[in-house]
Amino acid sequence: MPLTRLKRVDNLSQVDKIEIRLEEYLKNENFNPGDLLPKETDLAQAMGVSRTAVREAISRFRMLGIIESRKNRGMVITRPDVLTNMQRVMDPKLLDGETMKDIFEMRLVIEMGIGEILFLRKTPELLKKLEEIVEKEEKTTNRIDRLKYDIEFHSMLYRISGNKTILRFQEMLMPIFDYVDSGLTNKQKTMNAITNATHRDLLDELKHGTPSEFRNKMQSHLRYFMEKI
Amino acid sequence: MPLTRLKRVDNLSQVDKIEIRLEEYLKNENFNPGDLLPKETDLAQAMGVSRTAVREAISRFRMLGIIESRKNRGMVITRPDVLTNMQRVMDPKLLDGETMKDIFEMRLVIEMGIGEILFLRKTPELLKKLEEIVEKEEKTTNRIDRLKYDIEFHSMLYRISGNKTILRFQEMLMPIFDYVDSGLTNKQKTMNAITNATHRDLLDELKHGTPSEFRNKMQSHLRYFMEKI
DNA sequence: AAAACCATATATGTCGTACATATTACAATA
DNA sequence: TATTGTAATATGTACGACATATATGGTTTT
Repeated sequence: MPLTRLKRVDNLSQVDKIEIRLEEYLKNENFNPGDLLPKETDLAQAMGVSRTAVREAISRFRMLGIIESRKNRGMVITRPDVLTNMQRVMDPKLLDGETMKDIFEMRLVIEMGIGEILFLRKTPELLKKLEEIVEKEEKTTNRIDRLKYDIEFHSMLYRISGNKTILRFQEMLMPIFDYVDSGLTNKQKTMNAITNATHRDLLDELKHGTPSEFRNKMQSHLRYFMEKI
Repeated sequence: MPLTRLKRVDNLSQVDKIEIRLEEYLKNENFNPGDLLPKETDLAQAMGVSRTAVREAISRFRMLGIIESRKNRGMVITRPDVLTNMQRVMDPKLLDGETMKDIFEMRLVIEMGIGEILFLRKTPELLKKLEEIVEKEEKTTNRIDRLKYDIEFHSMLYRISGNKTILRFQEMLMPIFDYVDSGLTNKQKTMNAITNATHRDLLDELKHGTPSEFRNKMQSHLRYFMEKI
């Protein structure tokens, strides 16, 4: 008789079950942001569990940003922020190598793909700001400053895209990017900067070129990283 | 005297403060995945608070996937999954319009940018699988099936990329994509399919073309959405 | 009458204690 | 030696009590 046939008994804790029930409840009763929830004691009574356990389950929803609670007012459904929770675990020490590599790649992919939107959203003022960054970068010889302007340039691209979520996502990925990037020697980086497309090239394409040409320039700009992965 | 100078008194709850302390503690003591934490009662005593409050703070870390706890064994630091928490709030009903639009765009950006990696990672077997999907899609006339194969095609692209995080990210974004996509009429979609690059075109580029050409084809394939945003 | 003040009710926040339960380690037994 | 029983232990659940912030309505003050 095969032992593998034995189904596992549900290993869920009380709080886990309460969490599931609550989630069902919120879905089925069609709760929307702004709606008030029943008070803790009522929820506990309705589910036949202690208030302690209910509070722990609710605290999870609070953590996700789905529920907010204030004294006397009660608890309300809120709009969660999709990125805050992700941000909290975006720590090189906590993530494994493969995930870090994946995230690093993901940033490259976004850089490669954002061109189309930049051409849709670019304005003279935004391009001027971008140009100012390029000029400052070209003037400086300080290595630290160059790195600073490098980051500023790419951040400004995301800003031009007008997509707040992508901008925040990119900022969130910075520690990972730094971590992977720090594995490269300065010599390698300098080589890369010389042989490939510069920020100035990218700016010119964005000003007078086409999305297709911009994409190719970006590929050239990021070539070193692309080969590395 | 400017009233704005008055610093806000900390509006944090006890549990919030405990959470902050714990986070500091984990950082400073250099905890790594696999390490055991002191037991709840000791933590409570050390911070001079009740075990209840400590448990609630710890429950937040559990929610994030940073801590796992088992009876008698104690609590251990674990590797969090960067996407599960994001997934939990990826619900059209909970998010606001702008965020949904941002996420929709983000998916387009990733589709546009992923070409480079596809050329790095493509193999004959993977391309064969992709071709099978295209063939099935071309054969069917059923609208539902076409949609199914459409999704399969793009999913397979992400699979070819070999990047699990991007693959999961894309799958996670599906409900949002569906939601925005459902706002388009069938007529519009059909028009788009006729005038722009097909999956077959993309496959051919991936087989025999260059990354640059692939990117242009993808732009053509997604043109309708790009114009829409 | 309007504004400032006060008292009260209420729902969440915090705490202490007790007990339940799962898991580990070790001893007992065949 | 391998299995079974048993005690120790850390987390899980529960209940009851009080603290605290906030909304409400009534009272006083101007």
